[in-house]
Amino acid sequence: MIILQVFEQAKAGAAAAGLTERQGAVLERALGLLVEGGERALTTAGVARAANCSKESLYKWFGDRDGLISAMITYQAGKVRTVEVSAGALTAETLRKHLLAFARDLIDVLSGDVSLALNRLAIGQASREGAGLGRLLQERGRRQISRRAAALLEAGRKAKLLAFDGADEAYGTLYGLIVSDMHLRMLLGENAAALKNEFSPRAEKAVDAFLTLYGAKG
Amino acid sequence: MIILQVFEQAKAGAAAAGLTERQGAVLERALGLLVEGGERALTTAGVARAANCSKESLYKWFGDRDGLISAMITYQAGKVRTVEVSAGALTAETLRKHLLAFARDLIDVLSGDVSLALNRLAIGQASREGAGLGRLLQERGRRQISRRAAALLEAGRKAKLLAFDGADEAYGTLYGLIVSDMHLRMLLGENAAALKNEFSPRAEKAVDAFLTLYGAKG
DNA sequence: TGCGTACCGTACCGTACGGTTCGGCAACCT
DNA sequence: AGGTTGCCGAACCGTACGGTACGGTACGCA
Repeated sequence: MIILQVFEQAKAGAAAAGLTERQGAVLERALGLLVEGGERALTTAGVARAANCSKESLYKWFGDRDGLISAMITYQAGKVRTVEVSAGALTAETLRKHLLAFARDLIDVLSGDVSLALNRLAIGQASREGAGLGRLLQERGRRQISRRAAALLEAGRKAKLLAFDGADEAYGTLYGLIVSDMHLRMLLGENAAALKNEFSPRAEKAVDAFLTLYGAKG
Repeated sequence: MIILQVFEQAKAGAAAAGLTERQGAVLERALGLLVEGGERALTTAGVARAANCSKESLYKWFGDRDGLISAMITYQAGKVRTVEVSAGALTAETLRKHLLAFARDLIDVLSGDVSLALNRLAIGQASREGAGLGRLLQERGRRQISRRAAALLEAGRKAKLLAFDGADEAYGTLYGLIVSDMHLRMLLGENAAALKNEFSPRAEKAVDAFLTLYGAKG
């Protein structure tokens, strides 16, 4: 079973990024500003005011605004842990359950408002400044979840319940079946909760479709 | 057969949006700036300089910066026409060819640099200002292509080559199988050409998978 | 008691942007 | 010729932001 746990306390993310608790709290407020008002609301003065700290401290801790943003990403990523509970012997039924849990977790992660805000921020910066933040977000955020999925798929293949050549390609198919254009529409501003309610029931069908495509026959 | 034609001349997009040729040329330069440098490069002074026009004219024509951006979106949308060539009687083979052509066209559209730049822009604005630009982009851009796909799917069902309940859901599946996370990764700054080369060969497999899922048996 | 450290709050500076105004020029009408 | 229109280029204005500097304060330590 794959579980995504989100620790809401500042401690977890801060500790994961090697920051003090105070700095984590500041990043938490910064994330709040970003979620609430987008990139325009993420000003150094605004963060300082919201977090009751001085701009001087912000620059001492994070270097500059980009450093602050990078710290926000790694801090947020540190709050999300993917914990794999060894599943013992996979059966067709447990595999399906695990895939379904993964699908729901994936939808939850993608539709989270902090995740959406950070993705919007990174996408906005992608054009003007290489792909620095994009890579960071990809590496610290989704790579983990995709690795867990890859492990699950591999276990399914080992148990002769799945048949595929490339694990990456199979994962891409699973992802596409689950997410479709949901993520993009959320990023473009469509009501995230409504879209989540629209796509969550489809998770089951997506998993069934995936098993139809990649399930070992017999 | 569904064909996406992109008219590169300013005339087509301008005429479609009810603008003069000169104004279309200005929007073309503005799009160029946006593609090259992202939102930060899209300043009123910059557009005026690049297009050899005055800021006064910009504000007379487009109202304000947001009006300019909206005009850019509708102008760009006006350049892309989806033309449906009636396919006569569908066979399993022609349906597959049409689906494949649609898949390739979809990948082409999504990986276009102007499309990527406009999507980044709309996503960046989504957080701070409702979903105005996002809706506009969705409405003028992708709705058309999705309607064409829906028509194709409907034709396939009429010909008893496809079996599905909801056309929207079937289209969502097709879209997910083709695109997976390609679009998001491009938006985040990954090399678009490389990703396109990675996903184009998979279009065939995506169509086959779709036919496996929704093809009428027998 | 004195000193260093870390921090807050505020003021400040340079720059850049959105938007407005104005002088000037060319074309077009009458 | 004189007036109107449309446009350019440049100057201008108010604002907001990133980044820096400074005075003041609480706390730890000798």
